[in-house]
Amino acid sequence: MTRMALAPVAATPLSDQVYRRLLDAILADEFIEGILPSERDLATTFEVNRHAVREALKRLQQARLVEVNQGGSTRVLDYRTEGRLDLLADLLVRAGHVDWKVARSALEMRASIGADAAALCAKRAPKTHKALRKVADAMAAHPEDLPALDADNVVFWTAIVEGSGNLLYRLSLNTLLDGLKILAASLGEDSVYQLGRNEYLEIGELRDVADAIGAGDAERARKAAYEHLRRTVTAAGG
Amino acid sequence: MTRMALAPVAATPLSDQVYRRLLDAILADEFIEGILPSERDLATTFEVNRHAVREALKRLQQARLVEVNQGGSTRVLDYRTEGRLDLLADLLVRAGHVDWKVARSALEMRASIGADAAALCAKRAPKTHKALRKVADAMAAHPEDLPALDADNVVFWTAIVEGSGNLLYRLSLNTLLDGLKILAASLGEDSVYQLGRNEYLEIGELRDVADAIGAGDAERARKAAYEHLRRTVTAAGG
DNA sequence: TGCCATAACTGGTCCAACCAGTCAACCAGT
DNA sequence: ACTGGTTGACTGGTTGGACCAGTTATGGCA
Repeated sequence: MTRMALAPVAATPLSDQVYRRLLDAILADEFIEGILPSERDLATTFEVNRHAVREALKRLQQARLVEVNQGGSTRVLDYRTEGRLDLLADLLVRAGHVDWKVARSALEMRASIGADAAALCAKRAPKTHKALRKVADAMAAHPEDLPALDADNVVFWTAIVEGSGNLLYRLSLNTLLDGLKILAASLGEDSVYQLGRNEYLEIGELRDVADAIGAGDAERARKAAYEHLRRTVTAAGG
Repeated sequence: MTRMALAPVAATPLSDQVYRRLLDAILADEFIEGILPSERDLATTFEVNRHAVREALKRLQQARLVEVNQGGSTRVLDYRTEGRLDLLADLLVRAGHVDWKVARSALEMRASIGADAAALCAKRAPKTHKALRKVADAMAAHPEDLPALDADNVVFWTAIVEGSGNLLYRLSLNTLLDGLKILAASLGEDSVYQLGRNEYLEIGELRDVADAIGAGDAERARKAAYEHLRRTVTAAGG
């Protein structure tokens, strides 16, 4: 059994390709007056069956990017007012370019939620302390191995979010981690590691967070977590 | 033309109904080993065409609730680790009952993000101050009109989030407001108004937030916003 | 000029195939 | 007894064409 670093061959379903094309066109504001062509027209232009178009439109509908009316026409919605957080994945990288304004927004949100999660964790699950210290110690043991630091860092904050007992923070974390993955796919993993480097290396701050949680000191945990997480916001030009 | 207070008769598309049924079944963990029946089986049990099932599955796929494999079977994913924030709308009310743990999570998140948004708004758009004061004054003018207070309150915080310049906060706000709407539909609007009553009536605190933003004092704005928003968390049993 | 029936759109649903993967059972060969 | 390949019965993916059900523009009648 060899460890192959190759990505699996795509074989993307047609409806997914149509979804992508429509998504890009929507975000690029390519539809006059925000009105999409009819399903039949889209099917002919994309040279696929109408069902494939319909499945793609269902996904766009689910993402609140379009509004479909029977009899009437399908309209593009304003994602600023109608879109949901999940759009992060689609907004972060467009046309191969990273939107750093969006990336910075994500980092700011990470800091805000991470800090509050740390405070809640201190209040509700101070016992998380032991696991957190263990991860911090592991990170201190390999300060040069950026990929490992990155992975451990995810474990660290996931534990805090779990300890916060806030399901929405957990789901937000999923969304943010998803964004990170997309960023890595676009910039290359090394670039992302470098971005977080200043943060990763401050393992003493992680220990402070862990200790404050262990002591049940919510406000200290919040402050320590916030200042630590803000490092990468600053690194990204915040 | 009479003004009818009735909700429009649904005429819900079949695929949407199938989506709902499958969603409920998934969240209730009704599939043995998390494996869904084949599309053809689902079509016969729901007595709809297979395409309707496929469109519903596309939406579930978009929501990261299921994983579809050609040739293989369709599996339920663990929403705690795979789900995105948009699940709030589906998790908040299940089987007609409000999940207060989820609702409290949403209120906590609102407080955390609202506070950070206020801080960023103070830093980046202190001029928002004028509009904020205007809304606060309007609220002070009709302290008994809860629906109007609620609407103005949304305007107030939307302005702050816009002023923060953080797109993700805007999208999170959309998600949270969506949850509020669902809560209102389940409990009745009056109950939701009562829940926020303690917060709405502290208009002096809103003015403090507005003034701190006008002064460009990020930390004061953050603190004032957080304490104000925490009122409803406490009211919901936080 | 103003109204309203209707024709020509739109999306929603269905059927009946067939293509393309997956997986388990079976059956050689070693 | 184990390996490897063949086969067939599943799974999802795609297609074309038909029809139903709403919306909207049109054009002729009052």
